[in-house]
Amino acid sequence: MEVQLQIKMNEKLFLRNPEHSELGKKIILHSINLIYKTGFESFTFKKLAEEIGTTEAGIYRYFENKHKLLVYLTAWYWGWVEYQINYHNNNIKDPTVKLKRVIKILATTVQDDKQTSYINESLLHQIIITEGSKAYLTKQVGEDNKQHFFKPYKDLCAVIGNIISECNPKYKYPKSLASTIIEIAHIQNFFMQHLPSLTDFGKTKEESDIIDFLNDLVFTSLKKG
Amino acid sequence: MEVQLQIKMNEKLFLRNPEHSELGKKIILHSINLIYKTGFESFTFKKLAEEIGTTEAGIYRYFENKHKLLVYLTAWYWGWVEYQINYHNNNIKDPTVKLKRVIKILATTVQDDKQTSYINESLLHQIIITEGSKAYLTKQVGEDNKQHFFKPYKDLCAVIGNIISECNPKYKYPKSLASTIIEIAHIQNFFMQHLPSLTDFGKTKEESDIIDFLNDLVFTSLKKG
DNA sequence: ATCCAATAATAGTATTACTATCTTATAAAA
DNA sequence: TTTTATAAGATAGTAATACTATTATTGGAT
Repeated sequence: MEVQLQIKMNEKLFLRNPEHSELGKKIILHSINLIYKTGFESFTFKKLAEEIGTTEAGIYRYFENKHKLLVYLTAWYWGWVEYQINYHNNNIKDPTVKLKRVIKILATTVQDDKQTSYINESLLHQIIITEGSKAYLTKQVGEDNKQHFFKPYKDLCAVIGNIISECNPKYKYPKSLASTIIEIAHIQNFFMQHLPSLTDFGKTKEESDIIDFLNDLVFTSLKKG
Repeated sequence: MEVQLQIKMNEKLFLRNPEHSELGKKIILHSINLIYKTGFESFTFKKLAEEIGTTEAGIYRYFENKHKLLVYLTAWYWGWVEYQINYHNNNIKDPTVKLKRVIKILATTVQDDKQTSYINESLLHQIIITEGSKAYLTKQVGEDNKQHFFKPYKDLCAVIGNIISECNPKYKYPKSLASTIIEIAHIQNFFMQHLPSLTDFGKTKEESDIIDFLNDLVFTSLKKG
């Protein structure tokens, strides 16, 4: 049986739903490849159009601008991560086990998921590490937030915050700790790759070290006392 | 007695030293104002030139492009923060007290420092919260790093890492914890201001809450056990 | 056969991110 | 005092970016 996984996307992120056409899917597929290759700053719709073999105007029929496309990709990614977490924590009762799995999922470079044909999760994960925060570190963050562009991120954060509260109902900062885990999983990964002296993982460059660090950080904080 | 504080800057960050001329100082002063007002994405040298009352070409004689200018501002900022930390921790012996002060300095919006006439530290602090990570979240991070553009950030991280190791010599992740404190102090501040549901400080919006959170996170992790 | 939506083809504009050149003001060196 | 170097101002120009608009073509549903 082949199952296709669909993440429900905010309609305001696009002008035309890229999931509903071949060109749309190509835009998603190739934008991930191209942003991965060139970085978000030098990524343009013109280059993307050339890569796909369509025209600039063709892309603009789907996305207003490259910022919206980045927000779309990050929203999709966080929705997908939340799905992964719910899937892997299904039927697990012990909140500590759940939180450990969350940390592992957040800090691990994923395999390409065959359930989503036109999205390479492995590349997308790398993009989110480097470019993800640029989706909200803008002057428009307030307006974008009003349009619920960051809902998937917030939902994920709420899910993790709830698991934290299950681990220790008296812990005072479940939401801040949740967003801290998410951000630090990515930042430490970026530092490990590019500025290793900012981490303790410069020699090994192993994701498992980041997981160990986060587990230590989180579970000593949550020890009831 | 009036003392002027000078942060020694990497010469490769500029074409002409902005500290050595009136126009140069104006470029720094007004770039902070303008980036604060419009955000880094819509900040251009043309707008900056208009604000100052000079020409675009005039700015280009000092900085190759706006990325270098941003790296310059962040490098200056981290150098200044390290100076603040050394100044406030002078003669303190207890590493726990030192680390508490570090956290406070990192998480507190500073007053404009009169020792630096043409830099508004308060605005600069806000800029670094929103734009600071864009200095290294680029494709060129490797080359920029080779030219030592991030040395002030790394030095600061090393200083904090050493204090952490003084607090608990057996703690396994002093550098990662140091970079985590630095990043989270800013990220939680940004979230508190713009995406409060990602934090536990949405109601109060007090920096002191971020300090409490960081103290809790750091000192439970460093408890010897 | 016709209608409609998606796409392709083409053109055009304002702004951005520069580079180049020439002139003027000024201040130190000869 | 004259020369000369340096910073800054004035002006122009270019390639790329970030769009918008219009018209034509195609392929599938009714």
